[in-house]
Amino acid sequence: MSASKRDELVQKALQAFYRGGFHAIGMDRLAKETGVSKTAIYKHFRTKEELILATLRLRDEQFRNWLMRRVEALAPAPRDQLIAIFDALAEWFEEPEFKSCMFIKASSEYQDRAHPIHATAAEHKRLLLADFTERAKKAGAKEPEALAGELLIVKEGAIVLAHLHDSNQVAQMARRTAESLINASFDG
Amino acid sequence: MSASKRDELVQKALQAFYRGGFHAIGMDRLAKETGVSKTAIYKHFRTKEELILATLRLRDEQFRNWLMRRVEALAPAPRDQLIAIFDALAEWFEEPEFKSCMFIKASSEYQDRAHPIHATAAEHKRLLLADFTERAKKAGAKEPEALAGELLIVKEGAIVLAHLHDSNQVAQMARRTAESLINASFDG
DNA sequence: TGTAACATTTACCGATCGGTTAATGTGATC
DNA sequence: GATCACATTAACCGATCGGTAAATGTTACA
Repeated sequence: MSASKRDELVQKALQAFYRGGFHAIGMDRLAKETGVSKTAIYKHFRTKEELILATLRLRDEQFRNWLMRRVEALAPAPRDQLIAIFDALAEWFEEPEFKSCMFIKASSEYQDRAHPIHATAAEHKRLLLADFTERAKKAGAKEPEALAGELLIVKEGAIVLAHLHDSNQVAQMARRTAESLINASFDG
Repeated sequence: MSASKRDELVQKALQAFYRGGFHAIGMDRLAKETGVSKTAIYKHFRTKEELILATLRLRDEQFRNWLMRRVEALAPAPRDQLIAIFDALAEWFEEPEFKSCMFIKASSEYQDRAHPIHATAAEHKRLLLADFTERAKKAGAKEPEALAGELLIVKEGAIVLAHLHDSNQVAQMARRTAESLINASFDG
């Protein structure tokens, strides 16, 4: 199997897991949906868990890349970028395929902190927090670490609620919440 | 099976699903963990889905009851109660059994909005929002609906992150975020 | 054209899935 | 003590679980 074919497999597995859930999607169905036979899959991934970890690594890279690029395209100034995070989020919520966050779902299904899948989800959030912190510092926030933590909480809450309630309304509410927190972090 | 025995079954099933996940816990294992035979379970619940729904109804009632009582015990004044939500949350996070929110997990595993389990999770969050809104009104917030929506976002985000990162730190951060939002909603 | 290397398919493994059937207790009523 | 209603157990159903072995292409080079 070529490297590109392998990437394609991981990408398709990612979509299948995202849509269906990790436990709910079996390897037989995965083989059917990806068009790669089960034996061929197991040539490259020793277990289902390893395949899941590969999809999570891909998703982490894709999502953080997308968010950073989108944020920077929406606003040049660091302080505005902090708000633009929530404009990008709103765009994501409106995609028809949106079904919450892959890592929240992963941590829901693999709850043990010692489990590699759970740990990968935790790491994804840590990397987002680091990115937010960096931007808050550049923007000159009074307490950049604290502001970044607050914004991450708002982001995660918005994702959860966008998946359950009216996503448009939630996106607006999250943006307004972020604005309020950012303002508070610069004033006074 | 007596009514109390049935309640006990649902309570034990709730714990099993909460700890293990809905797809991951099979009916055989459920029978073993609850001490009620599979046949006896199916005498009272036509499908696994119905049993899950029963556990969610119980959890909804238990959680909202606990939160309201705890919040009222922690603070007499409505405005202080809005902050006390996050003190209660911090207590919850420190329980050794804490493993995120049952309804976030339910919506992670049952993603279709039309699915009864997903709908039940959405309803739980709606009821929480209604309670927050009521308190915000009593407290005299400028825009009670908006403030309640913001606080709910913070609550959900805090739960997700408390499950992934240091729960104590997240609880502190969430409380501080809530304070900032509440202050902003009364000032100006 | 023969053959070695690799990828893919088919069939299968024991275990478990959600759910059911038939047999076995068990307790109250007559 | 016989009988009837009910609760429980054990055994079983076809389907699917994660994972593997053996057979069957397919391709590249000699």
